[in-house]
Amino acid sequence: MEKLILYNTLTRKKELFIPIHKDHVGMYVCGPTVYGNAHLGHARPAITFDLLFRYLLHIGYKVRYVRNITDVGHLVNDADEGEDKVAKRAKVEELEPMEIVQIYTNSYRKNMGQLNVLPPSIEPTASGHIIEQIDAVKKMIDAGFAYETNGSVYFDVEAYARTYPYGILSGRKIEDLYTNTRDLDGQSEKKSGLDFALWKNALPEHIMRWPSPWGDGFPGWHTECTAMSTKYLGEKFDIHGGGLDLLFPHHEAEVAQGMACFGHATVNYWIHNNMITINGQKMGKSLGNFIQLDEFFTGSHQLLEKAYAPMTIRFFMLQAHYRSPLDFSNEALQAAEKGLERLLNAMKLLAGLKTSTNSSIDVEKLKSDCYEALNDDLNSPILIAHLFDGAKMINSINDGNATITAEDLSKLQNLYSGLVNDVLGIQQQQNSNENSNNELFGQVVGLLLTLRQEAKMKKDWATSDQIRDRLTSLGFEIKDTKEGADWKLKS
RNA sequence: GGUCGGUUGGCCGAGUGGCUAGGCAGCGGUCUGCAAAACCGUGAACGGCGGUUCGAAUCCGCCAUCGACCUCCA
Repeated sequence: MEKLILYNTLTRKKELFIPIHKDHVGMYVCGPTVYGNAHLGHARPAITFDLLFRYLLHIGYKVRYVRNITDVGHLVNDADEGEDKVAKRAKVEELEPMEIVQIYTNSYRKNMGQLNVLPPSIEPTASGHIIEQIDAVKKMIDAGFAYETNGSVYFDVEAYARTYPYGILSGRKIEDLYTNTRDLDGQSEKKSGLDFALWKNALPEHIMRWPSPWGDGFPGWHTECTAMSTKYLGEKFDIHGGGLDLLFPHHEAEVAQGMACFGHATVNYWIHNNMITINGQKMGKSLGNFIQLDEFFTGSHQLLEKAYAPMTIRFFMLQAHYRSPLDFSNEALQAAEKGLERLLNAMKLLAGLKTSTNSSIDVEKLKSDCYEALNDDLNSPILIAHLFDGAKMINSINDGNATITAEDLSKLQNLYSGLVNDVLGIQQQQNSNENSNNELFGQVVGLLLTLRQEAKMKKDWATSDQIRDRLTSLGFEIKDTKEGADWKLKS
């Protein structure tokens, strides 16, 4: 098995990955709160942990990948006093909260499918695990790290900090937190501003409510991840992932909850992806640059010059390291689009390369370089750079400037399908002229190109150029190859 | 204000002490009736100042600047 090194946020170091159970990996990643359409921000953790999931599978692990759907408990405002996001959206759209959940869960899954993100092994919902959450809250109360007030239960950070260090994941000191945590109105129920809600008492008008030992209410946001991760992966599991923005307070709360419930750490490796900016600016609802994934795919956002295929978005993200911030711009996306096309072109050529009795290229070296990059904290940009080096080799062989044996060719083909398709999750984009829906359409274009070919035979350049130029102005790209003319629609 | 992390060629983006990723754009070439596309080749960078070192984009200090989290956000 490959020696995979991962950066662990908990230790701030790159560490050799050793699973708790040989050949098996348990991985939990914070999924979306389903109260709106998926946007670019959702794509980064999804693709990052999809890459990790795919690579673990590729190198032979059995992986149980759990990614939750938050459908209750994530509040709109600070101080645990705001409305539930889902409930608020339901009011706006005049729908039952569970209809909101269903609509946006479906839309999230659709978008993830388009990005070729593999579905996780288990996709549990918070509302489906109320019993487990109540159970976890009870454990925390029994351990003396939580208290009940007016039907709500809060985590007692101060009590916890007397037994365990609080802030170890995010690197915060509890004294600093006290000085920097704002005192807000409506926090009278809490002993301290640092305390966070485990269970919230539901007011009479609340639709989303469940019975509990403390009266009708709903769970706090942080509790679901502790309850569901340990239910499906055990009290101690290998990997917990999520966006860097969740580091504090969400993941810090999970660390504390796990400790409070079980008396030991629940997670071995904490992995965080970095954030995305758009034209150098943070994505924010108020800035109007919260671009939804559907808008990328159709080009229907004023910041976008054109539509971008899901594979372009995926490739673009993989061209940056997951722990680096990544800036989106039309220019950068179009560069990625062309680069991807170059890589995929080489892969097409790879299928039909002619073989020789000796190889002038070193496939083993290329292979070990590729795996070295992946093993070094999933360095996908380095991997892609090596794949481009390989593309150059493939083109040289195709041009007759380099040679490859049948054995090496087969190795190279396996390497590319394994790394590009299986690990990076990059698929060949569907060509407009291969689309069966456009069969008749394709025949008509083919007919025009045949007429042009006939004109060319007669050296009737005026006619042949007219056909080509008219087609070009209609958005076609005409390629004259040795085998005749080929065409595609310009993206 | 506190904590943490960036600042790399025209653009995006790797790289952690000497061996100067990669992509896009640019430039030159091959192919072509001419183009387009494709392919091949190629110049170009390490925020500023100071220090450590035989040698620094890479280590240290200071400054500037941008961002993240601390408050809903993936």
